[in-house]
Formats: sequence, structure tokens, C-alpha cells
Amino acid sequence: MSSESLWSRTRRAAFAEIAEVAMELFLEKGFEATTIDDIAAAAGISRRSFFRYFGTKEDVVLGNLAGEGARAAAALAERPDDEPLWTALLNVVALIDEAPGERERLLKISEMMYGTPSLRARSLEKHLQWQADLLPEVKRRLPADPGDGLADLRAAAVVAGAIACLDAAGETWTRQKGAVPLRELLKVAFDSIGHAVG
Amino acid sequence: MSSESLWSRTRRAAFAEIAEVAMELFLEKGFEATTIDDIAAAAGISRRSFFRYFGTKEDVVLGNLAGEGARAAAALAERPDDEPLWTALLNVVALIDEAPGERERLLKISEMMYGTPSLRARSLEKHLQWQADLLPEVKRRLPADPGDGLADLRAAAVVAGAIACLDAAGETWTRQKGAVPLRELLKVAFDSIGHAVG
DNA sequence: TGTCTAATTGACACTCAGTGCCAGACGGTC
DNA sequence: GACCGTCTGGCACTGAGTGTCAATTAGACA
Repeated sequence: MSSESLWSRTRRAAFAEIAEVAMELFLEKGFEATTIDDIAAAAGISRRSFFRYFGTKEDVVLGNLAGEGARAAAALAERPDDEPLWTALLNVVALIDEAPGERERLLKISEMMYGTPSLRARSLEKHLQWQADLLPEVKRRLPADPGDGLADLRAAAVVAGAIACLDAAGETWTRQKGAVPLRELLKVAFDSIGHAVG
Repeated sequence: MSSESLWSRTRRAAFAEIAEVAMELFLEKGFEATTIDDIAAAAGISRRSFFRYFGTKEDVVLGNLAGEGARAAAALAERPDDEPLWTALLNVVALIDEAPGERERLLKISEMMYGTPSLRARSLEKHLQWQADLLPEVKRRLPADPGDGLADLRAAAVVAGAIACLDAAGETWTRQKGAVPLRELLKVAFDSIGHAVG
């Protein structure tokens, strides 16, 4: 007796299999050149069923990024309260590390993402979600609201700045084909803003 | 004899007229509920002709933002060289001011933009373009490259941070229905990052 | 004025993403 | 076996965006 029902187990298995088949096609023929029909045929399901697993074609590639914001927020909450906010944020985003064996594959996916407008757009929308997820904890760590009702804006600006660094570092990492570890690039990006405003 | 050929003048006139008709429909029935056929019918042109003026439906709303990046870059280049970079960037984005008579309309457009996923996504893509446009001038103003080849990343992080502030301020301005002038919100956003990293 | 030429246009057909609907298949339960 | 909820495939549909082509239009030039 599993903690998970058989229904959801088979569903998750199908989910993973469709995603894998689709990613293979994407990496082989390119994202835009691969149609939903191609994926459905390769996965042995109907066109209609594909959309029962993934809302959009982009979700196949970016679906796993959906929960990252909440995870990052949890990680931030566990940083010591006396750690400077900017440092804490750097430490949190730096948790996103290159999975050792997956580097080559991750690089190809990243190149595809930065090179495909619709994918890039979706990833930017994910950033907005991360921003919303991180907002409460960042607001909590910010100096007390002076009473002008702009605490949300202050927190949003800081989070957005951090995510902007993540994005810039990620793009550089991809363009340089992973030559420099992402962690170092993140530090450089965070420090740049630190120096520019200082 | 005009400096502009008659061809392009009539074309620009048609362009403006289609945009105006379309915007009216958008504000009346909503962006997503308005189809290209609606616009074409209202403007007295064919569906096909619409796409000769605008590449996408989103371009009708965001098309005028296309050149903002280049304008901002020019404005930044004219700021004194000894002005701190972060201050200079604030002064540049603060040029985007609410056109006095257009406040009500701009507010509605902004609400539509923040409330429509496809429009929001496109606007974020414009941000990337602005970032690319501003990059060279920001790179020029940054301390000399220490030789690690990461000058682009440093500049990108700073620009992205500034644009993130613009975005956060814009969203707050919209959500508060323009209660606080955008300029003030921008200053708050820029200062927040300044304090967070300091 | 008339003719040549190039840009513009509308119409048609097409691809592709995404959605609504419905009837049937399948697995688990009693 | 009958019952029930879920998943599935098939079908039709909307709506965005593109390629093509013949017809039209307006400017240029003689």
C-alpha cells in the first residue's frame, strides 16, 4: 500500500514519459519546429490528451520551474535573521546549482530557452511568480514600513533586482557554455549592483 | 515638398488610425475578447492587411514602446559622466512621465497590460530589448573590466536591476490607480535596492 | 494625358495552438 | 456482476499568424 494512489502514480509516470519524449524531440528538431501532434504521436497518446497533462507546449520545458519560487521562499526563511538581505538572497538563488551529470543537457535546454521567444517569455512570467512567492519574506526582513504604504513596492524592487541578477547570470552562463560556474557569475552580478548603487 | 515620401505618410496615417480603432475596442470589450476580425472590420480593412501593419495583436498596445530603449540610451549618454550610475539611471527612467491629459487612458491601458498574460509577457520582452539598448552606455560608465571578460554581465545586472525597479514602480502606480506620482515610486524603488545592498 | 512600375490590398487556403464536448474505455469498489 | 468516477480519443471549433497571388492603386515620368 503506497501513500500515493495508483491513479496519481500512473498519472505521474505518464507525465514524466511524455515530458521526456517531448524534450527529446525539442532537442532534436528544435522547439518551434516540433508540433503537439509530433509529441502526441511519439508518446503514443492523442493530441487532446497531451493538453490534459500540459497546459501549453512551453510547460513541458518550464513546468518544473513552477515550484521554485516557493522553495526559494522557504530557503530564505531559513537564513539567519541577522544576515544582510542582499547576501541572504544571493545565498538562496545560489542554491540553484548545476546538477553534475546533467550539465550538458541543461546547457542545451538553456540555449533553446534563450533562443526561443515564446519560451523566453514564459520563463520571464515564472520570474514574476518567484517574485510574488519571495515577496512576503523579503518584506518581513526589510526595515519597518515608514507608514507610506509602499512596503510592497520596496520589497518588490529588491526581489526583482535579485531575480534580474539571476537572469543575467543565467544568460551569461549559457552564452559561455557553462565555462564559468553559475555560482561565480551570480556573485559577480550581485556585487555589480552593490557597487553601482554604493 | 515634405521630407517624407507620400507613401510612408499615408502608411503612417493608416497605422495610427488602425491602432486607435483597435485600442478603443480593447478598452471597451477587453484585449482577449477582441479578435483581429473585430479590429479589421472596425477599421475597414481586411484581416490580412492588419498583419501588414502589426505583427501581432500585442504590438498594437506595446508597439510604441519599441523605441523607448534607444531613447533611454541616448538620454543616459547625455547625463554628466561624473554622475553616479545608479542616479543617472533613475534620472533617465524618470523621464517616462505621465502625459498630463492622458493619465486616465494610460491607467486603463496599464491595467489591461498587467491583467492580460500575453500582454504582460510581451512587455517583459520589451524590457529585454531596453536592457540590450542600454547595455553599451552602462558598460562604458562602469569601472574598467578587471579582465575576466564579465563586463557584459556586470552591466547587464545593473541595467536589469534598474528596469526591475521601473517595472515594480509601474505596477504599483497602476495598482494604486495613479494615486502616487510614478516619479516618486521610482525613487522609492531605486532607494530600496540601494539600502538593501548597502 | 497616358503609360509604366512598384507598393498595397483583399481573398483564399493553410498551419498550429488551445478549448469544449461527448461517448466509450478502464480501474477500483461494493 | 453492477456501479461510479476518472481518463481517453475523436471531433469540431475558435483564433492567431503566414504564404501566395491576382487585382488595384498611386506615384513617376514622358
